[in-house]
Amino acid sequence: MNNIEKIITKNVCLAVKKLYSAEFEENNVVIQQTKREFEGDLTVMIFPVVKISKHSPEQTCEEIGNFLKENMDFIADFNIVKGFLNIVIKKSYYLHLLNEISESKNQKPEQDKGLMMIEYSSPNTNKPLHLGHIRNNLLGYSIAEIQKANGYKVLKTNIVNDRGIHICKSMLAWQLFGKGETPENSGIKGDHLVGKYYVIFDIEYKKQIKKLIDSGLTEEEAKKSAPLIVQAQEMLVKWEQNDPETCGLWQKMNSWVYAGFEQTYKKLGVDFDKIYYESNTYLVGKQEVERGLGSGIFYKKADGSIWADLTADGLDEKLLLRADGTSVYMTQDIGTAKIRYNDFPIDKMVYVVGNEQNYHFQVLAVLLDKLGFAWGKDLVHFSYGMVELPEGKMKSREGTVVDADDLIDEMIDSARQTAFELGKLDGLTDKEINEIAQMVGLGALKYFILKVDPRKNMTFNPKESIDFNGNTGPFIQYTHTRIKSVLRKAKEQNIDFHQNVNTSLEINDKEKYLIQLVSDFPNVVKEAGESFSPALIANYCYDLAKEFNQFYHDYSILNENNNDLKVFRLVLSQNTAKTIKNAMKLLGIEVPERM
RNA sequence: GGUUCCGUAGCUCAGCUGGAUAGAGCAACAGCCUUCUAAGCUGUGGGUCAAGCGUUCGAAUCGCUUCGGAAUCACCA
Repeated sequence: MNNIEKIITKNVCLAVKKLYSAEFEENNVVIQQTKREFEGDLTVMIFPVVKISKHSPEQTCEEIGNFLKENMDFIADFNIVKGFLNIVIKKSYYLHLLNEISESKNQKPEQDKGLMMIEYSSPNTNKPLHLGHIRNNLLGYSIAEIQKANGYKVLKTNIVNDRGIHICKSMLAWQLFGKGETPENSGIKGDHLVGKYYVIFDIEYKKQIKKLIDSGLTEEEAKKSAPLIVQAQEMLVKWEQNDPETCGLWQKMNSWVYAGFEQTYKKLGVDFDKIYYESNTYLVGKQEVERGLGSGIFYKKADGSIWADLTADGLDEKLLLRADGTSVYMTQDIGTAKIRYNDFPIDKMVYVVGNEQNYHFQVLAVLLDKLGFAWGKDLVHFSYGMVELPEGKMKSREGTVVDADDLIDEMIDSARQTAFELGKLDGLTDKEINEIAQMVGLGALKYFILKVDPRKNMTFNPKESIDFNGNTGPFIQYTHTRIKSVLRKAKEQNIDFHQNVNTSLEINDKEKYLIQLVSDFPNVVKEAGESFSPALIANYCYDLAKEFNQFYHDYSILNENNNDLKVFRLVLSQNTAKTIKNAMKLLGIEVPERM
């Protein structure tokens, strides 16, 4: 369609030049799809031209329309409504276009727009994936596929937040309360098991805080001095010092988590080309911060912590290294970015990360820029909205999080159940049933998530999401299946549907004739001197059908003496019936109920 | 308070490089299984596009203001 718009645009400019001896820039030409109520395929806004032509909108339309019709062979006709020039494209053009698309469908785009790295998912290793990650994963994967189709080479990447205080909390809780529980001996999926201890940490931590407050401390003091948090912080320092025992535990628990994530990603159908771990990148980040300190971009506070002053950029001061020397989120991201650009000749870096981190990425871009990386300001933060529940936000600590694994399973089960109730699974093997349930269940989930504007916060209603009616994934799958089924049956009966497509396109031209005939209808009624009745319409339509008998082979089904208009619909196909119906409406003819 | 984002039917959302009477689905109501699979189709009702001002031939769309809501401004990641 883009092609045809370009050609029309060029010709409109040409027309202005020829007709009014004036230059008209191509980007002043506005073309859009014709509204459904009007005849035509594309509409040219004529108002910008009117300024030049100095003629009335109607006259200008007429002039431009005639020019286009004479100079472009795929324009069948045009009409004018107010200042809108509606162009009717010949059906043969669409056939040509469809054939072209069909042939080029599997061809890779020729142009090479460069290498795009897309980071998405980015889980923490202290808890399982939840609904928010599902949105992230589906968006990230979709962007990757879209950009591939657009001519980019795409590298999907995942940065695993495998270090930091959060994972120490899980480790500590497991050490203190775990009693040697493992995925193997408990049967719990690895990421869920580690998540369980993260929750236990929080519960025990809160107990300690309460005790300390009762003993006279303020809340702030209690939060800082509770033994558990102190121990966790000590553990983080030990980890950064490569303490063997701490690192061993860390490796063991992380391997549980990775195995669990792998399962979830596989179920969701997403994957990665390159996985980065913050445990491998934070040191580079630290080096960069030290370098920045050395060159005077950053500064050190009295307690030894390192900061960047971004107030000149309209941002705040930002901590980059703690007083104890351990790194923060920002430190890691600086390191990760540098390593990535060293590893690959990246032309575009895209971060798919939730909008709660808009500020973080603003700061990251400025910091990288200050550190002398030319690409710093080119980083793209693909920011998306939160997923909320009807009851409000998801809060892991309050147990209102929708777990990714649970949700996926629930969707698949629900698809299976619905299909079973509708009798769609009769005669299928268990394997086939499972495959279908998986396709439909995940189709529902993916479409439900992706159909919403990424920027917007969205409400996820678990009950409504498992709905197979209306604007849903299963509906699209169903339509696709039906089309396939039609094509399959056509093949079985040796029907050449290419030939039929040609024929049906011809019919469209006939439909116009049909409209003409229908528009004569009131006169016919007058001449006949009869009152307006369904029977009369039936007879009239019978005559119409005769006109079309070369295209409508099953026209003999028409029953002359049957007043029931249903037979008419049988003959003319739904679309044609619709055309007639619309025409009658436009003409103010009462449409019989059963038509 | 600063910054950013969002506000469209009862609900969930399209439409936003300015264009004709603002569209779907859900929910409600009325129909449609002798037609290629009814996970469907057809129809009815339902709107101050948060509000106001401006820009112009024309504003849901662009600008400003106000009112709502969200995120963020952490030695969490």
